[in-house]
Amino acid sequence: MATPLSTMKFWKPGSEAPGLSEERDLPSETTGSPVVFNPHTALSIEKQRQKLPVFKHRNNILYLVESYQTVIIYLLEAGWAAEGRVIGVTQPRRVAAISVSNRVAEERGALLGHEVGYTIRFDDCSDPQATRIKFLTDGMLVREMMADPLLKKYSVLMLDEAHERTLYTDIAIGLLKKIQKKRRDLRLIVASATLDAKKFQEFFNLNETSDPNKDTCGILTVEGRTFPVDMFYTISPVPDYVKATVETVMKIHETEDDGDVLAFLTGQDEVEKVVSQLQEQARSLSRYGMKKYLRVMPMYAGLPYAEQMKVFDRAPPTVRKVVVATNMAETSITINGVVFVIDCAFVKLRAYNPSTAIESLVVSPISKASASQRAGRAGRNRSGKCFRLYTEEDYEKLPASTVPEMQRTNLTPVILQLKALGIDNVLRFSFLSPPPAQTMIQALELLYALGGLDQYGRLTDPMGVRMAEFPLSPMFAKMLLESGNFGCSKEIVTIAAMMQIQNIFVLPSNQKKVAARQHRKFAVAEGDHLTMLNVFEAFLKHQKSSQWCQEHFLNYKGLLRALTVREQLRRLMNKFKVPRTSSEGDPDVILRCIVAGFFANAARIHHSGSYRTLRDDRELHIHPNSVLFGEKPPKWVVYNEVVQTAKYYMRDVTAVESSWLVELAPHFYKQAKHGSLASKRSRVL
DNA sequence: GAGCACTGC
Repeated sequence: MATPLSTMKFWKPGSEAPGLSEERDLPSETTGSPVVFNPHTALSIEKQRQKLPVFKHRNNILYLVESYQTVIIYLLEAGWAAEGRVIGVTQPRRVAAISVSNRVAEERGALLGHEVGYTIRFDDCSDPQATRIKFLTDGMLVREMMADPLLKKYSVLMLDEAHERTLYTDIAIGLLKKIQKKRRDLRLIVASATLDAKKFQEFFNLNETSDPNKDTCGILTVEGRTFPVDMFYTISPVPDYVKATVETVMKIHETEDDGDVLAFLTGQDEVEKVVSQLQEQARSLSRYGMKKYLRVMPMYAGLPYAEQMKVFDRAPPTVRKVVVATNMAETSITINGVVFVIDCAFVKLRAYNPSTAIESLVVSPISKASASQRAGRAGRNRSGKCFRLYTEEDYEKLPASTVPEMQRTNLTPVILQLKALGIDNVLRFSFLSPPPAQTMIQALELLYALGGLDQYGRLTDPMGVRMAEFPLSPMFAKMLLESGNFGCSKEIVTIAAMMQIQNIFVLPSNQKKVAARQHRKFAVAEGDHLTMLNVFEAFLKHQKSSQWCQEHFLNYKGLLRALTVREQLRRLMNKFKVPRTSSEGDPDVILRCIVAGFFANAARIHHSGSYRTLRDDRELHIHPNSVLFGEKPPKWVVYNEVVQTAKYYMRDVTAVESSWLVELAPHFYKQAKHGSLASKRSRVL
């Protein structure tokens, strides 16, 4: 049977008007409106040209940037790393810190870990005596400030990828401004790939006169070395970008020369849908003797590691690779050979509601900066093309940049860390983009309820000080610090470590039922926390065998990571002299300890079958990934977090007794006369 | 009955 054909029109850039260019017929199974692209002048990745300020060593830097892609080498040779001083370079992601340090070590002919090194959590490849250029994650830099508040060992700090405005880049920026006032010798280089340069300059410039010669901050614009990318827009808005993505891939495959395709979508569901539709079309194409084959692959963070790695395999010349990805492919990974990009204009972003303390994942339009980043993925090896599944008018309406993470996240851990760094008045902290005041107040209230802050909002000693040292959210830290008293620190440290790992249970798309059956073997009626403890203990019992993990559909790499996290947490527990105790098989001791940390996240069953928060009577549901999903619902539960997707879902849920809540958090809950619980609003002065 | 974008300490 022949594939039904629908006519798709598109125009090459530079053609005079829509309609003048040639039409081609393309196989397509969809019958809806075709995707049509508008001609558009070929434009390189949008970049901004700015006047170069007087910069003495400009030519020198430009030369070095051209040859080595880094200014740091220049600084080293100018003496910034002399007399034991260190040049630090931060990256938002661990892999970037490692790969960039490798590259720089190679170019300097140095052995990694000596003159050039890196430091990330669980992996310190640097030498305090020898390392002069140190790459680290921005989160690690903030941690280092806890031991060395003025970062005295650094002469120069470069914050790379600052335009991404990740949470820790922003925290580092705010803290560095404060440090710079006390350390006039500290030099800062902020590397940004977008139009934010001006904002950074205004933030860091200490010049209060109108004389630009007194500026303490200058901008240097350096052109990137990417290839031009032609832009195509649709003529009219696309009603269904999933369908349009499929059509556009097929059109590219039919009409364009060699080159792989990268398509951006918002989530796992959409990715899998497009992959299966494309595979179906590819099969019918091969029956019709197309010269080239399509190899379609999904890419998202939740995919098992082995399947993720497949997108990096080089395809033979007779095969065109199509990678259908989430936003992961925008910054975190780079796939070589991509010449065509398809951009749906949407992304799933975290949002935080300070009045309900609930995080949600919302499909939102991308920013122009993000659109540019996506398009750039087509021009890494040679000139490419970017097909935007939206009109040029809609592009113009997109916001210039994405809302910084600082403004759309729960700030409880951040506020605690700032307090620990001596920032007394966090509300007046110099944020590059201040978060909502209510988010900060909400964080202060929770920290007070946990005992990390006193009634005046001051860090408590030892509780608050210790909580801040844990690389975990404060509720976890509280639970860990109390576990010795409850008599279950051995079990709690494992539970806390396991809860930091995503996707412990692997569900391969072709064996979901078998996998789920294996997973049920670990499930216990109390809930997810004890189930995770079971999984980890079974893993140890089977000598950490990867074979055993595979048979039980468990994430082996994740479990190894839990082992490392557990080790780090144990060291901190020892440091704070938390007694090493075991519950010896008594589950209640462990559950009570969980309540000591997570009492604020409590819910009771409602006659409708769903749950209601104790805090504000909000409707909640058990997440489908919880072992309690589909079971007889316990009357009272505590949970690690709530995420809002289609509904408000509690993730990592455990059954508790209501009496424990009153007993362990009397400051937070009071027993009402009729036997139900109500929350007291705790306030920080 | 139904689902998780992506990082980091």
